[in-house]
Amino acid sequence: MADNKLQNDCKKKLMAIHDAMYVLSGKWKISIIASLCYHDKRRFSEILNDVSGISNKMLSKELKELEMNKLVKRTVLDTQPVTVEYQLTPYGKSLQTIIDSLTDWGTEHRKVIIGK
Amino acid sequence: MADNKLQNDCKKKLMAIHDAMYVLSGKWKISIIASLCYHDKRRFSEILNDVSGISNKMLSKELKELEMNKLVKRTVLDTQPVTVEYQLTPYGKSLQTIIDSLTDWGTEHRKVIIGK
DNA sequence: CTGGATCCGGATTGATACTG
DNA sequence: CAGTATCAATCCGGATCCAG
Repeated sequence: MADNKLQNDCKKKLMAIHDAMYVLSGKWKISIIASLCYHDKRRFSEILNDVSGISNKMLSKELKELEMNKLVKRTVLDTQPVTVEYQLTPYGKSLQTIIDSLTDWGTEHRKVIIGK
Repeated sequence: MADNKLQNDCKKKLMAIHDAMYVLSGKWKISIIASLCYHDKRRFSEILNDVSGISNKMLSKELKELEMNKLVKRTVLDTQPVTVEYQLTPYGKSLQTIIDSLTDWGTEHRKVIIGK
């Protein structure tokens, strides 16, 4: 019985991971969200600089997907030339914990790599 | 000055994210790690079941990469027929925090989706 | 039978050029 | 500046094949 309950917990957790990975799927999504996590408002070209290695095509595509999933809000400013601002929605901000733990791990991980 | 410091912090954090994403890159890696996080020892075919949607080809490939990055340990058991066990290394276990926060978020996220 | 490699077609991505 | 368009490279899924 207890075994069964434990197994069910595992399954539920793995399903939760699956759900989370669904919206976060895509090579760059987490990095994009991190950029917006640490900058509040960010323009297209700024994110392009933040996320090292990404191409404008992929940035455009993944931002669009994040917008569809209501994690990111896109605002066109009426300037000349046009500027566009991206920011996390409140819902998107709920990912902050994940980003923080990734940042912490990455910082440690870097030490390990460099230590070699 | 203070502005400069803040900017540097952001850059460092984004670099940390970049480093973390490097080892976690690949469509399935996080789900695989989650499976091993919640099961301690797990066989190839069991992980195949845990990670819904993955093909044996990709599982094989990504496990190999995780092994190369020292996150996962592979053990061949001398049984008939051969069975292979995978488990997280202590280093791999340091990802637990990340997996947990993803699980928590995924659980909430699921509620939001179903609520619609 | 289990763990995994191989081959192929279709989908995703990268590099670069181009547009409003 | 903020994206599209295009073509090449690469990655991925499915089926199949193979060794122990």
